[in-house]
Amino acid sequence: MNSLIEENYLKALFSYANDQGEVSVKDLSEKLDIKMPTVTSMMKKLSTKGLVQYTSYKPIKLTAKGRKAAGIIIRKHRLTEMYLVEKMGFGWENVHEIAEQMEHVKSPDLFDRMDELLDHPKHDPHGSPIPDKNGKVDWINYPKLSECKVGDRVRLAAVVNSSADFLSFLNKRELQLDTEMELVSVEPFDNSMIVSYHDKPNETLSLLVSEKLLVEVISSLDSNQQSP
Amino acid sequence: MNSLIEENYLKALFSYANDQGEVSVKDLSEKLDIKMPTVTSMMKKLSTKGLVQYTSYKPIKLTAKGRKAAGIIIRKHRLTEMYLVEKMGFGWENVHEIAEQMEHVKSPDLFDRMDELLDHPKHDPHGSPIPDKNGKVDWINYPKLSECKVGDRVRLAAVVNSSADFLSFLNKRELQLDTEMELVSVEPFDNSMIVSYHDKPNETLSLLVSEKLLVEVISSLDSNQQSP
DNA sequence: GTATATTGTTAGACGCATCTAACAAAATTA
DNA sequence: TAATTTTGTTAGATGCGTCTAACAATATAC
Repeated sequence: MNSLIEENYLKALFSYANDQGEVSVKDLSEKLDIKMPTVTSMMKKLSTKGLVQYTSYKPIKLTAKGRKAAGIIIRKHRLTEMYLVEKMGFGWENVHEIAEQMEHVKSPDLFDRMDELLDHPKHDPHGSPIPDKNGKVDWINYPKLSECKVGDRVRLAAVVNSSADFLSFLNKRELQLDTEMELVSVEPFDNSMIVSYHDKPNETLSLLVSEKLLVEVISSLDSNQQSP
Repeated sequence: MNSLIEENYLKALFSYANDQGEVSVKDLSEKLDIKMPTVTSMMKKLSTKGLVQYTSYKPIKLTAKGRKAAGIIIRKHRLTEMYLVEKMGFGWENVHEIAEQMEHVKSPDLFDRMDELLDHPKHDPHGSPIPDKNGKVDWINYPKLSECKVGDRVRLAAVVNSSADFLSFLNKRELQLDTEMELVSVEPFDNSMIVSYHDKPNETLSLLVSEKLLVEVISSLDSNQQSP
């Protein structure tokens, strides 16, 4: 099997891939906080193992095998997060660190059991989709709240950032997954948004926040989306 | 904190200590399947860290600090085993391997939560005591079934071996923790025992098995235990 | 109490994942 | 397109945990 270290590279390659499925050495290096030469040499190793497609000076891509391996790790991470929230009473802001460790546990049975006890959840507590047992994930491309228009009625579908700080911020504002909001107005100066939800008629969300909230648009004021 | 590797040394030192709390380099080496020179050098390292008391050519002993660290690891292991059995429906024969990995997870909260959800269990699914949050364990010194006398009525309190093979063997014979048995007879030739329990009037247990079963004696035929 | 066997240590090497320093290729800017 | 910046690679070193080979101390046997 792959070592913990290799698994972290695979996960990063999976998570930070662009639309072509590619990641640069520099990006990987920064995300993992590992210097570039180290990344280069690890890419050679993973390439030998058939997990990545690597050619000098070209961006890195996971092979089908590597994508599957990475998907399974992410499946374990997200199932764990869901289990911790749903079955053990943890808050969504406190599960990432634990899942980060549990994702490396080698026991298909453990995670299958979580999946079963959770009734085969489709997404984790942060709205991210849970890959299937083959590591395959079908991604719904939700827009960011920041891209929505005044008058849009939306449902909070996922958050882009799972840091405890950010999630605690949302907790304080009583913003949960599935909360329905209406975009009241946008401040042109700083692109902050005023939204209404629950019993809150006008909460202000900075651009930094609205960019991290992925939403499903339920209804829109103007039905024509694009017209020049 | 201590690395996974250090943790495994600490656990072994804790588990294989004799009545003086000592372990030889040779024993550690064999239990961990690591060559003696490697053990020696690791002992120097752990000694520097104040976790073991080590002098050349002398047996090794955990310090109070080391004992606490080891106890906490074992606490995590045993809580996990109990959680897997009680809350996730695993059989007692399938939890050791998983707990072996989970015991290294750094998250006091996770194990505190298990402890709470399990209502502060005193022992794991194999009857081994669960150390408290300070790593302290109070050990009840149960006798082996093999040391009991004909006519003794006993309760299965713990098993000494947690291998899947052994536990599956007990499953097949419907022997669980807390099963009450009566020692019917002992075969002088091979010291195998015939015991009765549940609806089984005479099950044969080899010496190899009866040595691995720790029991609480409920009643004995002759009340005088020792008389020359 | 010496000889032998067992146990433990020292010395030196190795693989892995990491680093820094120096260099090379590719991309960007002028 | 030439100069410069950015990105990536090569070479060589380091720390960790491991090993084997050789030697040393302790325990056991005779």
